[in-house]
Amino acid sequence: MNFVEELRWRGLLHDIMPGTEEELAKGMASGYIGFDPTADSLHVGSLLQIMTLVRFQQAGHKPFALVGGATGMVGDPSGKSQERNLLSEEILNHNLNGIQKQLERFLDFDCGANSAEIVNNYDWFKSFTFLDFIRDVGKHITVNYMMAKDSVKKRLESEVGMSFTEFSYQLVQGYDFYYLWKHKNCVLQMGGSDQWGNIVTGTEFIRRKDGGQAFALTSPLIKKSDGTKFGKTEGGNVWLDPKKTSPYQFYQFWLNSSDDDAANYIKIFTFLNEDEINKIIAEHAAAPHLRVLQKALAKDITERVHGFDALETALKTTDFLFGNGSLEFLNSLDDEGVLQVFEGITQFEISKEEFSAGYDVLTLLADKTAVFPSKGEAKKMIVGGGVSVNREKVPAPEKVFMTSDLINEKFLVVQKGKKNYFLVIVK
RNA sequence: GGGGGGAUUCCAGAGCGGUCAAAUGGGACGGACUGUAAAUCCGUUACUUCGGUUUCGAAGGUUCGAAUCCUUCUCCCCCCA
Repeated sequence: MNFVEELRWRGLLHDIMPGTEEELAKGMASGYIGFDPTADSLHVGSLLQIMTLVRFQQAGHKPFALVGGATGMVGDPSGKSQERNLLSEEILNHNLNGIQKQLERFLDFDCGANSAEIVNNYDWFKSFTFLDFIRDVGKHITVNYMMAKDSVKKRLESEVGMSFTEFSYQLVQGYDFYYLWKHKNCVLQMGGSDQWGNIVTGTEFIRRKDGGQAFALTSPLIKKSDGTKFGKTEGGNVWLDPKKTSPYQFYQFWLNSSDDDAANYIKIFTFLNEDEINKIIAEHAAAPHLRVLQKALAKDITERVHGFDALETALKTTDFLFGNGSLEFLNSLDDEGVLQVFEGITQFEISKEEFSAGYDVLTLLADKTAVFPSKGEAKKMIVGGGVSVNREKVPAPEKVFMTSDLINEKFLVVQKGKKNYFLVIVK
């Protein structure tokens, strides 16, 4: 199965420029995807693009990952209803660094002719002067053409307007494509469907400037079956960086996907083939309560992103918290063991002296720890029956916890709602 | 340069002197049901030492009393030139 067919059956093909498939069929081709340095880590949303790049490489092509040191300074207006804030150079560099490291995990940089490469568009933009740019690039693309883009049109119609900086974004990105086409023989740019306009500006620029031909291909925007945004949890974005989203939380994110979503995700985010996936889906349909599908999905992705050991720990934690993990089991563990089970769970520390007199729940959860942002909120949720400590529902906001309540004379397991666990360590 | 409209609690959006911590919808969170799913139903949605305290772009003022009236300021939008 070739690259495009592969994307097609996985539901990852949104738009493709005519001739792309034929071009790729000719043999090894080079293609790229750009990554925005808006944060110092990529998130599950970018995972799709990473996977696309990996699939591209597996199909025998040469992938380029472009980190946007230059484009990040401008800000892509696509899909944004508001003008974006500019990032400082310092933050930008920090972000680029983090993203680059993550990309390195996934692609193969040492496999001969189609080894992956990471490029930073700052390298070719840093010495490009404004006058040169508007003469060499701006001259080839009309404003009429640029204004016809959806991302621009929407903003021109809206109240907030659009700065010249963001307006020029598509030219900057368009030039990236030209540069890679010219110097790296890169004939294809891929990306999310929101990038179509930017990508096409690139192919257009290549055509007008050098009479060259380049291709484009985009993947659909991932949405959940209920239409809401993919990749968010209560705590915000789901990141690939284990410091921002622990492997346990990461595993839980996938495990919690609905049946419909999971069936989609497994095609999008794993390398399992059609037969394997159909088998899992069938198995799941036969006994949905076992959640075979979600488990397979979560396991596969967590392992690829965080490694086998991290997955094991996440599974262990999950087992304890959502399986038949009893307090006796915790009691039987030594401190090391407890900490291991709770790795990846948000933890708080209180000193023993402080705790010795005991705390009422409200002080404990809203003041001494940040389980709740305020006592009022803690109280409300306790009254609503949404808080448990050591597996037991907190009966009333006046409840006091003392040293005798500690597990191993050290720990309290706090549960907010069904799925949010916290570990309080007294030492 | 001239004229007009607007800024309300996470968002949208009512309120237009007291009954307003502020309608309604959305979102979010919690509960029930379940499969750590979906759908559905219910509850909560400023802080609090539960006495109160601080909120309606900012600062002043009128009033027993203001999100609601007046003054100044900041920001946004629209129309004309």
